Amino acid sequence: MKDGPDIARIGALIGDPARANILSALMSGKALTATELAAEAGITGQTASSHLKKLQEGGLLVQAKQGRHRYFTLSGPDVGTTLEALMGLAARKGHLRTRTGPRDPAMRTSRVCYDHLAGDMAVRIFDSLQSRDFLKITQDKGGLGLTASGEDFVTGFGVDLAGLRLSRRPICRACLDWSERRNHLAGALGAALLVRFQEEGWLRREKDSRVVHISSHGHENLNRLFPSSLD
Amino acid sequence: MKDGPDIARIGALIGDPARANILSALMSGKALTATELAAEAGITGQTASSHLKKLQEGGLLVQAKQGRHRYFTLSGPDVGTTLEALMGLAARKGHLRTRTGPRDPAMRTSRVCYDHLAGDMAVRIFDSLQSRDFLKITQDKGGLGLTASGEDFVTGFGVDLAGLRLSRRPICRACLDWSERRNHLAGALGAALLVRFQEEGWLRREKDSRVVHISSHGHENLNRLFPSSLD
DNA sequence: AGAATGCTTCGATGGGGATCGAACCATGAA
DNA sequence: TTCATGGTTCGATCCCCATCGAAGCATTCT
Repeated sequence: MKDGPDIARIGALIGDPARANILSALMSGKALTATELAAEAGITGQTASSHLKKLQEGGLLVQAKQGRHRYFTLSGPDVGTTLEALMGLAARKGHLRTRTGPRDPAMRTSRVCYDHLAGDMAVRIFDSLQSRDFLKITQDKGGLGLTASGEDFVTGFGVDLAGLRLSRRPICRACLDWSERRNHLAGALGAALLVRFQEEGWLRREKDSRVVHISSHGHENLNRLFPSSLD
Repeated sequence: MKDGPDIARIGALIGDPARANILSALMSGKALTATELAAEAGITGQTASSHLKKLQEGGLLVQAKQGRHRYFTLSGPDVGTTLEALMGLAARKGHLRTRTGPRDPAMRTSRVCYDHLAGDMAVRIFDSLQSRDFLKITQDKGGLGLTASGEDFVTGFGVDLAGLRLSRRPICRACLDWSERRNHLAGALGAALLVRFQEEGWLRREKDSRVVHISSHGHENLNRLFPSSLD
């Protein structure tokens, strides 16, 4: 019965409301200090410190000390992906509606998933990429890769593909969207695209939240760049 | 800060060792009775009953009463997939080695992931399918689909594809393998293939465990049916 | 009918852990 | 140096919840 990795350990880590709030806040992808996270979770500094220590020991968080601040981040994209999957389970059984905040609809249309885009628009982008044969299943880890025409496309949009290959991180990853229940693009490319969108000024991130607002100007350009066969 | 679904609720559900053991046991895909699960988790029937109730209310389990028995199952394939992802996180930081049982290597080579195959061989099968262009990214939910040649292939192997389409379940799904850290095939087709392999007598499931033993005869046939470019 | 098995509910117990106040280190500013 | 700010460690408190015994339903067998 004791087969496989100890799932209860991380379950317990995520299971505490304060820690869950911390993790949710870090799903924004931003590095936050201990006091910021304490405020986010609604607890004092002391307890936050204890939680952060446990999350680190559990391998979910990493710490970067900078001056007298300590910045915390999710330890990797796979943590973000798994948390998103858990949100999928939580959203299933109506456990969402217990506290469906005013920002909830905004979250569904567009949000940040650790370091890439998620929500309605992100799913449409993913669909568009694969319907034009820019994305294909490959031998790569993660099973997803760019085709030759796809490489041309993203480089044409200003993504430094060669630079991305330098890191050990897979270029393309599928991430299951909890609101849409379909895949969107993660991985190094997903992260790079989000950066490019911001550089173009197509989207604006809401302060201290995962919510992303797409300008009307941005909508036009995204729809043009990633046409959907559903329209 | 309270954005998104309540991740802590399910985290707490998975976080208790007894419940985690119950969930792990159900990852075998078999429907188990309350007393079987109690034994599996090392607790009495009363406490098991309380845990099972909570897991049901949390939407992770479903119950089917049959006579004076109550059979429990994971409420869906997505639960299995998410648990597998959590195992991925747990396995990362060496938290496995705390109790790396004797069956652990066997688990890594081949095991059942709720209703389909996982482990080394399952990953090789996935690779083989896509390298021969039987699997492709599609518009489908989950983003994975069979090509025309792929449909011919699996029907030729005796899979009732038309029957599978009757259910609302997606045919193809990618599931991230915790031991290999690469995708293997889930979804209705993944489940159907496991059934076919068993019908052929190529594998034997270990009693009361997720472990699957592949006979030498089975190895030959699987390697022939799913040649890998890596060999 | 009575007896046995599978499972649940109730009540009481106990322990683990989340929380905060206070004191303690580290870094940067005056 | 002295003070202020960001974080951690320590100790004490307290509450939630896992656990089990005992009693109660349901179902099936004889």
